[in-house]
Amino acid sequence: MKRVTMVDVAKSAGVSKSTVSQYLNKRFDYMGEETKLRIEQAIEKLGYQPNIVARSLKQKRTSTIGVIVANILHSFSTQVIRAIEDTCRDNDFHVIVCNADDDPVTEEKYIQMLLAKQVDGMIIFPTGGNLNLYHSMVQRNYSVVFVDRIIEGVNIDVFLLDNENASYLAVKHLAEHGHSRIGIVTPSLERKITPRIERINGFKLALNKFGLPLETGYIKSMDVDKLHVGLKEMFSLPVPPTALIASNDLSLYEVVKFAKESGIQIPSQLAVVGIDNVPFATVFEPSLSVFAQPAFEMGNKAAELLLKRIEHSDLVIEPQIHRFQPTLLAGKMPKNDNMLFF
Amino acid sequence: MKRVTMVDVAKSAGVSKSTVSQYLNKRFDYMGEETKLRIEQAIEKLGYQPNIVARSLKQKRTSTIGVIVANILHSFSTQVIRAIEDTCRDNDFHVIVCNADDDPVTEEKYIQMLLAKQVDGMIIFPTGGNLNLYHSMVQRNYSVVFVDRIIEGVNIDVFLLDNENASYLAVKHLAEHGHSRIGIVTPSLERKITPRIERINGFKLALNKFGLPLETGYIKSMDVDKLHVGLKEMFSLPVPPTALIASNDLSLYEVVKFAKESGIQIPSQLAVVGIDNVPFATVFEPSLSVFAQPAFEMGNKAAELLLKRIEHSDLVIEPQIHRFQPTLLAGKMPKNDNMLFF
DNA sequence: CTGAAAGCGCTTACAG
DNA sequence: CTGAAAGCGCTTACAG
Repeated sequence: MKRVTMVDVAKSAGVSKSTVSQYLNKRFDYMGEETKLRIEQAIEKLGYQPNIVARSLKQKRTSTIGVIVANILHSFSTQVIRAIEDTCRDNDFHVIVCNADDDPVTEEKYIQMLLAKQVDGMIIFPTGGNLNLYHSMVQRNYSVVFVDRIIEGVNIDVFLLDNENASYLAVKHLAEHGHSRIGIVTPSLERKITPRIERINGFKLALNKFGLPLETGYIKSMDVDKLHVGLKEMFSLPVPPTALIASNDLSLYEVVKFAKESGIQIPSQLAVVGIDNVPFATVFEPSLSVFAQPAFEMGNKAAELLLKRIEHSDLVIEPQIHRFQPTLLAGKMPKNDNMLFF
Repeated sequence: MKRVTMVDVAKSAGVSKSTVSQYLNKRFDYMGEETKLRIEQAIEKLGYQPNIVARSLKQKRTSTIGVIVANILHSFSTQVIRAIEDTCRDNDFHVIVCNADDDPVTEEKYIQMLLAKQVDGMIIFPTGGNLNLYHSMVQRNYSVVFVDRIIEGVNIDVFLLDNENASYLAVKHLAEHGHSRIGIVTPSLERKITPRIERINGFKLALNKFGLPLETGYIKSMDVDKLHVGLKEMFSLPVPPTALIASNDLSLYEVVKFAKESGIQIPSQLAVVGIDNVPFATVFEPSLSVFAQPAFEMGNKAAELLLKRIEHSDLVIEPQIHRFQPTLLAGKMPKNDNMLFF
């Protein structure tokens, strides 16, 4: 199966390949109607399809962007990818999706491969482990945009949740339902991942604002697969919390699993609020309240800005931090009466 | 920022670009140690990165595959993509992900774009609406593999669940828990989508096998956003079912939502079994039993076969239907005593 | 209004 | 052991 190329079309239409190229690029300014028709028919007859690889080589642009997510299995990532995909499609761009698995080495490998593939820009959920690479991209004026995580000292746009406010709203939600003993669980803070840090800070600030006590025993940050140990400790305390904030989907999962295994009823014995995108959360019992990230909006906006930077690489747009507000998806949660007992 | 090319490296190393190319492709057969070193240093010094677009044009292969899913928001799709991604990475292939949104027009557009981009092969969750295109790909001996759906008369490998058996196992599971009045809900069957058809057929066969009655009122197939109407009808019957099978994640969602809104307790008043991949399902109350598809295995196998077809396009491998068995993720489900009352 | 020519950055026989 | 040359399939000034 020999591929049909432009010369075949040119021959068949009795014109030069320059003219075919003009036709394909819709530079009709001076093209005769009859020429147009002949080319059109030749293309039709031969089933010609332009070779974008050749075009890309010549034009030095591929109309493709790369997306490197930390983990595609998070709903949030999936939704962001979906939104990016949609925006790119509307602009005739393609998307290469890569999974860094939160590993800097994998991330680096992917960035290098994407650069070698000459993608016109990238949207990255950065691991934070490749500072030199990030810097060199900035320096070369390469189009990049970050999502979800701020990397200190790297001058690149970031699209992320107003995490502190999400925590504030979560605490407020619980406080309004009569809870004063509120705990939080988050994945490990060791790697200084922005949303985790900001959510726990926001949590502390909010407790303070509401005049609620900060019990160190009510705060657990550790690798998700060890979270059940921390939860066990927390609920072995003489006075355990009556409410818990799960700082992302995986910790929420651990909380619900732990409660189920320990016979703790949600929400009657323990109120739970999650921060993250958890499909299904609101229809299940226990009704969970979830502050979701506006993933689609974030993805759209990130893609739009990236495409704008690509189109107008001359234009200087000072990178910013773009914050988004969470939305409450509330399950039903009864007022807490326990506090009457203490 | 001028990009560094092979000639720059060649000049800097004092060799010809052919030699640099040999070096990059690790054809060291006859290369002098000293030449090797000089090239290595030149690459290092200039920060040279090969341009894969140029290489692809020359080699007529891009080391990239396209994946077109029906809808990336299904967990099953996400998991399959993830598995494909992993397999491709191990083989230095890249993945372009596209969302057809179950729309044949979008699907066609994507297939054309991917072909124009010269991807070496595709993995498609086919809409079924582009028979001519599918056929032309087969005819051109282009490497394609389908997932999830069989398209009659198109000779392409398909990787999918043993859907009939999944239904059989679901019925069995319910029958063993004492249920005899079992219903099923599925998305619309209008478009003859394989898993839906097979799951409902399997359901009917299984009922028969277990000597259970087939109540037409217990079967609802309609667009997911109208399923609550069907459910209302079903539960207004004089004798409603005691158990329900949801044939995919979205219908499961509708069932749980409906039960919650109608005050029907799961699982005490209604046992529910889902067929599909629903993260979180088993830790929530109501405990749902779910027969999940081995998405990772399916994705891996599909990718492996596609890559094999790409590498050995001369080799004739007769396309097959590859079936996979579901896995039960069981929540707790009490024995049904209601049947004693009828 | 259309064509000849150069060139994008590689790879690959082939010659020496 | 290494280099000169042709070519992958396009686009784009430029000439006419």
